[in-house]
Amino acid sequence: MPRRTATDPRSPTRGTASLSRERLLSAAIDLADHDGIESISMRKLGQQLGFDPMSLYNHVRNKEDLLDAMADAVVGEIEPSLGDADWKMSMRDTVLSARQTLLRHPWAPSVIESRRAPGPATMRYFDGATGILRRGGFSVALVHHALHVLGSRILGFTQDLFDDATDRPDPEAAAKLADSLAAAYPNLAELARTASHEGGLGGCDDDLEFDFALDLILDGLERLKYG
Amino acid sequence: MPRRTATDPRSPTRGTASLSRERLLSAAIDLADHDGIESISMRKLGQQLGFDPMSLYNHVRNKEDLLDAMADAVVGEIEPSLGDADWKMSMRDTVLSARQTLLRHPWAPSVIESRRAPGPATMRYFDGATGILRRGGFSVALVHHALHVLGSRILGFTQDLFDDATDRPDPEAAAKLADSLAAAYPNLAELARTASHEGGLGGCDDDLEFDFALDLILDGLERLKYG
DNA sequence: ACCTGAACACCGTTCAAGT
DNA sequence: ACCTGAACACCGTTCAAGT
Repeated sequence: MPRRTATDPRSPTRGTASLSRERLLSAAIDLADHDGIESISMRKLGQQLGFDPMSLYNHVRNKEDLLDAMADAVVGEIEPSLGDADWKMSMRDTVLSARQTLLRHPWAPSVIESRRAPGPATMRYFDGATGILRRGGFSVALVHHALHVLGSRILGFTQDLFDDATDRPDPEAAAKLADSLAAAYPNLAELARTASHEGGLGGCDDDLEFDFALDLILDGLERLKYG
Repeated sequence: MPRRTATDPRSPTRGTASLSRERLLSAAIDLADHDGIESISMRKLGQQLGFDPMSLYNHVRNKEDLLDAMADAVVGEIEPSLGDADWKMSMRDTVLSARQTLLRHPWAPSVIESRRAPGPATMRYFDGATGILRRGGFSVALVHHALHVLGSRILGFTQDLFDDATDRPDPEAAAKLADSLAAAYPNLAELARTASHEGGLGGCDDDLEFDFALDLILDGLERLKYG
């Protein structure tokens, strides 16, 4: 690849002469948002930015370091809930706000889950969530349990086990397949049949399911608080 | 790599002349169990088995196909609970049995979560879980909700967000670090202080936390059943 | 201080050739 | 039918060399 200067029209994304960690980070997040996480490579990122891939190593220790920073940046985008409501409302608002943020970055859940240690924004987020519960009257021990029960849901996501969006270009073939599966998996067949009446299995409303689960858990925690 | 025959002493794992999907699968699971999932490559697997890496493609469509098979094989190892108890006990036993199985394959959670579609054993497992709830008196709609609330926990795992096992070779340095973190994250500091009295943060008992969360969810579902 | 390019040690996979 | 090896198109990263 030939040398390119800051004013070279072939490198539209090279805005200033020198790279920075911030610019690298936001370019990486943009690329992941648009093309998916599997398209994040040091080489492609370098190309995107108009720098030699090896230049990136001046601003980031290695790819893991970059992924750490990406994950933490996304958590840092979450808008904290205004803290004057009761703990349950605050927690609910916080988690749903996290969910809104994460939906803008579909790659983030798997990257967040694969991190070995939380970054500062993530620490701050958990500190905030812990504070909400403590101020709401939870014992330290119960807060600890609560964080484990909520798991990744506290950051607004659940890693869906598999796309139950059974893509059906051909409804007739799908029905045939469904019949044959029904014999092997009668209980799942019943589930699918009912769900599809309500607008398609997989058309199962993720937002609604998330809310349902969150409320069940928060209600359970509230009950334990008075247990 | 030189040609090796079935009797070549340099290829100890080559037991019979020809490869099979089963042998490939169990070799892959063994390798992942011992060396971790990141050490699973078509090339290493071929070497391990004493075959040219390209031979694997006669038994497996590609690496994703292999990972699909690995995930489904692990779910197939789960021993189903004997079904005569009440739904809550059956569900609890099933999930805890799943957990025991998954603990033998630490790589499995992330592989299972990254699958796009469930294999037959996984379908069977979910069909069984669905059956337990239906026979326990849950409506189809509530079963659907229940599966979403349980999420990956139904398969016996939760993807821990990060190792809260703060490795501390030097307790003095750790204490110093803790002090400085306490200023920035007071609520987490309180949590850590308390947990470490009970035998170390991260020394937080995962089994106990899993049980706690599972019971909270099952209790919540039971309550909704009568709601 | 930051950027560059060659080089190294890996990947997954296709394809033509062997047996 | 199954196995092989060369080849292709990728990776992340080190290191010496440039400016």
